[in-house]
Amino acid sequence: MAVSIKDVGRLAGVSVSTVSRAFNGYSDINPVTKQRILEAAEALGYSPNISARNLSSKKKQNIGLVISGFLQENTAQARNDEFEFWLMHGAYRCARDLDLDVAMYSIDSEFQKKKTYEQFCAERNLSGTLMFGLKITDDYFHQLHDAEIPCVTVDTLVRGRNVGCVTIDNVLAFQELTQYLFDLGHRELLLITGRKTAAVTMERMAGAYEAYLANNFEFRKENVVYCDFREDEAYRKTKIYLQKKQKNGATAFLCMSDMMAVGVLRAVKECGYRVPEDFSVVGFDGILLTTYTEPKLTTVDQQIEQKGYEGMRLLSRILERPEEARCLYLPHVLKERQSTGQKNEGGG
Amino acid sequence: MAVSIKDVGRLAGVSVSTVSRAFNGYSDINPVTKQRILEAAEALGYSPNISARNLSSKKKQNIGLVISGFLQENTAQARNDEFEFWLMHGAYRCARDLDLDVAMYSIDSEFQKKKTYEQFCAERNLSGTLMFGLKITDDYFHQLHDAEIPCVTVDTLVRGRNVGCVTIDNVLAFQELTQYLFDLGHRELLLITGRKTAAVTMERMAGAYEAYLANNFEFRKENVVYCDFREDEAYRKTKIYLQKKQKNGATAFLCMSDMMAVGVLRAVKECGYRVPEDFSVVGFDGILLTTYTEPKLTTVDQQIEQKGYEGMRLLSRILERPEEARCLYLPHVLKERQSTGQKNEGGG
DNA sequence: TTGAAAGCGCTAACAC
DNA sequence: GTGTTAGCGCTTTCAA
Repeated sequence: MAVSIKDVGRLAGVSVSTVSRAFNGYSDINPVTKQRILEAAEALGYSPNISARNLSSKKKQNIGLVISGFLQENTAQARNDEFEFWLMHGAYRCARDLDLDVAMYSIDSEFQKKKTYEQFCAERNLSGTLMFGLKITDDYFHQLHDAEIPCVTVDTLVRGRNVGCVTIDNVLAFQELTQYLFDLGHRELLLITGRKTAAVTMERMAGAYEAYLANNFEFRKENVVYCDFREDEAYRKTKIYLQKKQKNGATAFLCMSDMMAVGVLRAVKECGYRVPEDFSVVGFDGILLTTYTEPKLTTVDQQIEQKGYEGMRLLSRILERPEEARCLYLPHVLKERQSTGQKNEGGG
Repeated sequence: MAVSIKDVGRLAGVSVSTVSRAFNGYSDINPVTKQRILEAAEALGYSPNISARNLSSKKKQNIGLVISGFLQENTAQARNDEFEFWLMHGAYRCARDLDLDVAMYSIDSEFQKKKTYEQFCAERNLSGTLMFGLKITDDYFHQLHDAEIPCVTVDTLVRGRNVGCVTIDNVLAFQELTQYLFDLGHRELLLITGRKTAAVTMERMAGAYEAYLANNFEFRKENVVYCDFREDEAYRKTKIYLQKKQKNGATAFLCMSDMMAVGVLRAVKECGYRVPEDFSVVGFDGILLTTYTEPKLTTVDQQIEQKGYEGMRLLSRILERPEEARCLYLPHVLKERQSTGQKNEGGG
């Protein structure tokens, strides 16, 4: 049993309540007594028991940074790890600026079946959460709707009294990206999608569709390749596509993530084609890796770190005043680099 | 005030202790009663108060994943982010396999001056920690020595009753890497180091030195460039070096991190030289990025994810039996790729 | 300015 | 099998 408030009181010759006062910044205490208590505590190596404190007065604000699906795929090639990393980074940076105590937890879909969102929070004494990677098929997606404990979701739109969201306008961003390829003269695009259960996948799909509509081009189903945000899958499917169609199919690859664009790049090169001379490739996210590929990838920069930061900031506001709950649409930036070019006449 | 054990007891028509029994998997309880209690709890939306539980019986094991210096540099180019990411990944994966509850915290050197290690743990109810990124100049580095709460450090060797370490044999690994360059015929190497306060920097330096010694080559101080693990700094200093020495200096760049090797690669290319024809470049870590550079980087793979996993596993063993505290040296693998080649006769 | 005492919600003896 | 009760360490009235 560690040293408690009682021990400190005994050594300082005061009662427990006086010790408590000394430790909680109350003014109605003799500075001399306070000093004596602090010294006694120091000597004993005392530090307050957080459980006891929480039990008798639930003041402390604990914030949970909850990542859903962190361990989903465990091979390096498979993941868009940078994305999650910078989200965390932004969130922790904001927490430091605002002096909030945040703890990160990894949960998966299976875990969500065992514990409800509120139970999860209660057990960890969380007063609010910032949630990444929540899928629309996840249990918490539905539970959040009428949860008491505030939550801010990143990239998953959830309605709810105490829920806020930060995201970008995926529809608009993807429409712009598609239009960018059209403007370069490309008419047949191969759309490489993310996981179907991801909300962003559907939104970006809608954006592409709108661009087709606005240009009176035909959106053909056979030009959609369903993937999973993964590099290797995009690589594999692109290779199959190229071996079959060669230069008689799409002239540009429109990817819903940078990692997939990297996979496409790899496939195109391995098939003996050049980017952007033979094919254009665009990604989405704006991860660092896109500046190290050859050629450098054209992409939409989501400013991921900022997203994490703003998510945490929004949460802290909601924690203070629940009516602050809202959806924040952050800006995105098209980064035009070297993987895109005017459609080659020789191309299909 | 949320619903408590009392409310459940009242609704189920039993006493609080019976409810407690029902929730803690005791056998001496009537299955029928138990069922009734569980239903009452369900109806009331009850979930146990973790603080109260911790207060009356300190069973729950909470593990902290503590990252020191997570927010140190906040520009994307600057960081070796992948390294931290995969360490986290491995740690959380192990936690899932072992059914441990882990929470990640970000602390920096400044924070360590405000709270001692034991205070930090006490306030968060941590029974053990896995610590990344601890510098030898950090306060916790010293406090760990005689801390009561077990800790496993990654890549920082700390002696202490309740402290374990996981790392690789940095001296040996770097000696091998240096020898590999010697074997290719390189005689003059430029050593690009990490941050001086990082323990690994000194260890790898020693490894390089041993290789020089074993070959009876002269280790010259002017062939050491002190950097900070950062891509941009390595890039900058390499560029300066090349502009001055051109091909009359080192023929190979020996980097203490992959990110720096990537920066060197960029500098070499920008100066109009080819890798590996004009210069060889090697990195260290084995991050994913090294397989996407052109040419692919030769490096020492630390198997970072595994390191995180083993760190967590060691911690869980120490938590059960403190005498398990030890230092684990994990294997490393030299990945020979395309950024290294036989020393060109034309080279300096 | 300080102390006494009543809880906060739960667990774990100990009775029955 | 179940109830009674004494804490766990702390905060917070209420008195003094």
